Amino acid sequence: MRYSKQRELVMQTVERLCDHPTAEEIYDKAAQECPNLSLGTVYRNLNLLADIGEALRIPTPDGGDRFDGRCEPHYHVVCTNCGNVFDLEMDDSYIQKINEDANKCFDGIIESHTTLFHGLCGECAKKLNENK
Amino acid sequence: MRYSKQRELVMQTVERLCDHPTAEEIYDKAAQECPNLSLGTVYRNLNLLADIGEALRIPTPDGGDRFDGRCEPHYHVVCTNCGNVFDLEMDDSYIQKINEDANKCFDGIIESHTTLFHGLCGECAKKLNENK
DNA sequence: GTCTATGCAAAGAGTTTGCAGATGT
DNA sequence: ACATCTGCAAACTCTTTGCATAGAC
Repeated sequence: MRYSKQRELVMQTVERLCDHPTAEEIYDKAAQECPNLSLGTVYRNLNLLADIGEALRIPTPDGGDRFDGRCEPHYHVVCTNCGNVFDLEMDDSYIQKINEDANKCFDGIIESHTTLFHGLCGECAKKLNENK
Repeated sequence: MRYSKQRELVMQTVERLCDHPTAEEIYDKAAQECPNLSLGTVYRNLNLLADIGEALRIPTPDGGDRFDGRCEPHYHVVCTNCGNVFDLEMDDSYIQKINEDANKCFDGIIESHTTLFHGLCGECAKKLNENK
């Protein structure tokens, strides 16, 4: 793999935006620094980074995938009210244990899992509570 | 909500196909019984059934969503080799406990979660082992 | 009779891809 | 020099939508 200014920029942008941006949001942000950047290049590099484990892809139920510069396994919560995605800090051993438990119930080999929690983020929970 | 032959058919088809079909696969199967059925109607009804909890939507990393007629919470495994999706039988209390644990780590309210395990199904694991 | 659901086809979102030219090594 | 990466635009996949008509109540 050869160095490219664009890939470097995409990587930095994913790491800098901590709110699990979509490909489009990454493109918008990165294009500010490299105006002739193209969306295709962003997609190509996001796929590349996800493949080599330098970024995490988060498939969401409504529309586009989101990306995360934190690449060690961790969980996410999607707020059913505002649609934003948040990190959920849970112990690494907890995550590992679920893989082990799952393996016991499955005829095959389980290597990993991705979990998306659904609920209300702190802010929306507060807001909805006030409006009652 | 008004009765329709098409919705009835879509519902039966999702229940009958136990291999987590895509909307297209449901359409193909159902169209055998109702030849002028349209794909748009299948999508409309799948969304409806998922909304009222009569079917489960499974977002997958590669392309289209899949659907499941079993609507109580349960987990799935996607085989990284053949791409098929399998049910994973784990205790209901286990699934509930994860929601509770997650709630302790999150500033907000977690109501549910969807988990997709990644690995090799029994058949692919066997096949790949033989080829070594 | 009224209101909802359908079929059809067109449009939409998100993503990938082919190609000619630019860039890294 | 050569291979890889880019920008651009077209194509592609999956899904939704507008509209006239058919069907449920």
